[in-house]
Formats: sequence, C-alpha cells, structure tokens
Amino acid sequence: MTPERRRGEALVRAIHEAALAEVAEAGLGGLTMEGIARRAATAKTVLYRRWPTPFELLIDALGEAHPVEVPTPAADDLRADLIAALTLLTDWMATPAAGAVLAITSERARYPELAEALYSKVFDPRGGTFTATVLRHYAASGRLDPRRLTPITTQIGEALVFKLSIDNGRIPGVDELAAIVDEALLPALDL
Amino acid sequence: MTPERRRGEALVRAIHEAALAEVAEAGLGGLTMEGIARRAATAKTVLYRRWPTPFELLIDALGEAHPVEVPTPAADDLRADLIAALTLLTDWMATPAAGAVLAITSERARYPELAEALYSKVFDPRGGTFTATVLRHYAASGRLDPRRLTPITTQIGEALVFKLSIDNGRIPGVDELAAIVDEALLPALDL
DNA sequence: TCGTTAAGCTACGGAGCCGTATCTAATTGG
DNA sequence: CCAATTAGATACGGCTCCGTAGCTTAACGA
Repeated sequence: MTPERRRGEALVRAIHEAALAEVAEAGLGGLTMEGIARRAATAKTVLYRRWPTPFELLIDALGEAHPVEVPTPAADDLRADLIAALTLLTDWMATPAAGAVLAITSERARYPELAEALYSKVFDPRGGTFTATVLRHYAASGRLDPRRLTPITTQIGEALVFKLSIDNGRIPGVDELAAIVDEALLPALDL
Repeated sequence: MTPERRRGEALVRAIHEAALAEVAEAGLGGLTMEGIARRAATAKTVLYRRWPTPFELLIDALGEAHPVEVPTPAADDLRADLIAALTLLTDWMATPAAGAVLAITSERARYPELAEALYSKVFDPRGGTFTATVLRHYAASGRLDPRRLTPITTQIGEALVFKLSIDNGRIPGVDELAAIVDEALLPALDL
C-alpha cells in the first residue's frame, strides 16, 4: 500500500476540487464539511483548520478555479469573433466551476454574502465578459458605433445562451450560437 | 380560544402556500416535511397522508399557484404591447411561485424529475410565453414578418430580463424593459 | 343526534451533520 | 537523523429531520 500523505498545496487543491464537485452534486444547501472531507478523502479537522465554514472554502475554490480564456478578436470578422466568444462561454459552462457559479447566483436571495464574494473575489478581478470584450475591440477600432455598446446590447449574447440552456436543459451548440449572433446580436448593433 | 380546525381545501391551500414560502427561504435542498408542517401550523402526519415527498407536494403547489395573466395586445402599438408583456413577466417574478420555479430550473441537473414535472404540469398546460403571445398576434395580422419569429427572437425579451435580474440582483424596472425592447427586441424584428 | 372522518398532538429509533478534542504517525526542514 | 509540523483517524454530545405509530377530539354528514 501507499500511505502517500498529502500536504500543503496539493492537499488544498484536492479539497477545492472536492468542494466544487460537492456543490454540483448536492447544491449550496447540501454543501457540508463532512461531504467535502469525504470526497477529498481527508478528515474534517483538516478543513476546520483552514476554513470556518463550507462557504468560505467554496469562495477560495472559485478564486483558484482555472480562469476563463479571454477572447482574442481576429479583428476582421465580427460575426466569427462573436461566435468564438460565445463558444468560450459554452466551454466554460461545462466546467465544475460553472455549476457552482450557477448555484450561487440563483440562490442569491438566500446567501447574499456568497454572491457578493463571488463578484468581488472572482468576477471583478477578471473584468469584462465574453462578447463585451469583442465589441469593445471593434468599437475602439472604429468599425462599430460606440453608442451601440449599452448595458443591454453587450448582454444579448450571454443572456440568450443562458435562456436556451435553461429551456432546453442543454448547452447550446455552434449552430445555435450562430443563430443568436445572426438573429439577435448583429441586428441590435445595426450591422 | 378558537380551536378552528381547518379541513380539506382550506387546509391544502395553507399547506401549498407554506411549501412555496419554504422553498423561497430554504431552497430545494432545505425543503422538508417538518419545515412545511411547522410553517403551515399543522402536523407532519397530515402531510404524509397526502404526499409521499416534499417534492410532490411542491409540484402540486405550483400547479395550484395563481396562473399568470395572459398579455392582451392592444394591436396598435407593438412597442407598448411588448413592454406590457415584459411587465407581466416582472410582476410574476415578484411572486413566491417564481422563486420556486427559479430554484427548480437552476437545480435541474440535481432533480431532473422535478424540472420535468414543472414543465408538464405547469408550463405546458398554459402554453406560450410573454412576448411570444404578442409577436404571434402581430404576425397573424400581417404587421410583422412571420419569418422573424424564431426560437431566438421570441426569447430575447425574457432572456434579457433574466440576465439583468441576475447581474443586478434586482428585477428590472419599466425604463430597463423599454431599453430591452428598443435596443434588442425591435431591431431583431427589423422594425 | 350520533357515527364517521380526519386534524392535531406526542413520541419513537434511526440517520446525518455539527464543531471539538484527542491521539497516531507520516512528512519535512534543519 | 531528529524534532517540529500537520495529516489523518476516531469519538463525543447536540441538533434536526426522517417516516411511523397511537391517541384525542374537532368537524362534518346522514
């Protein structure tokens, strides 16, 4: 047998992974120190030495979660760049971290501190969303009327991706992303 | 003292209300027979006599929940009718039933039977959404190109209302609904 | 009025999680 | 190689919910 006792960073990483998996499986309400410890194959005491509550543990886990790739506009094809940006979003939605983020935002009313910590410790430090990055790029280089970049238009793509995901219980495919860009996003940009 | 023992329908109504309130407060994971019974000021045994699980109780409660008002297009002002339809949506979002629906859809992966029951027993029997009703009306009377009514365009309004609600932690006001219609919905309809 | 139905109450053993304490032994740094 | 650190295991009393059972009594209907 290999006792192989983990320590320090390696142990913390395993605990973070376990926490995200637990949220995905049990929900925020079912996130317990016992559950995380069991899944990480460690002892509760190890968790309590580092975090006072499962929620603080979860926030740390989200902060360490692999950051999302930033869209890099090809600068010549707005339509293709927008579809690429939404593809980055749907890729991220398939990760464990996305499940945790969904749980936190949809239960915001129940755990407001958690939602706030999510924004201040995870979202804000990264700045910008998916399509907004692309749109700002094209606006900066003069190929798009900057007045078209509003709090509404910059959210159309993401909003429809989420809506379709909810309605269909399934993450949209490339064809659906293209339809979103063609039928909703580009018309709103007057292009 | 007033013993005033409730029976039959009146009792069931009280239990349904308690169930919706419990979901809003405790989440799907925290929905328990004990909690519902406590809030409804009745005994657990009363609940177990009627429902085997808290989830079946919840589905019944949603089925009995006040149906949403149907948009009645004025037929002369598409913009105003769309804003009115989205206002119906935001009104509904402030009700207890909406909190329960949000919980069920966002935890669909965890409780798929619940999401399916929600659609088959609550959504499908009512048919149609908010803006879609208005758009179909205008398309039927020839004032809107029917080809513009796609699974994407009919969801733009609702999608943005949900997205803004999530991002701001607050249900959009009339001014924001107007912006959604002007900046996203009408352009996508080529109007 | 009186019998039937069902609401309301109390209690039960079992299970899971809480947060803490105690002890062991593996790992690591000096 | 030894000593400090800390992972890991076990156990604890306390709490809440589970689902069921037994009983009293209010409400209803014939």
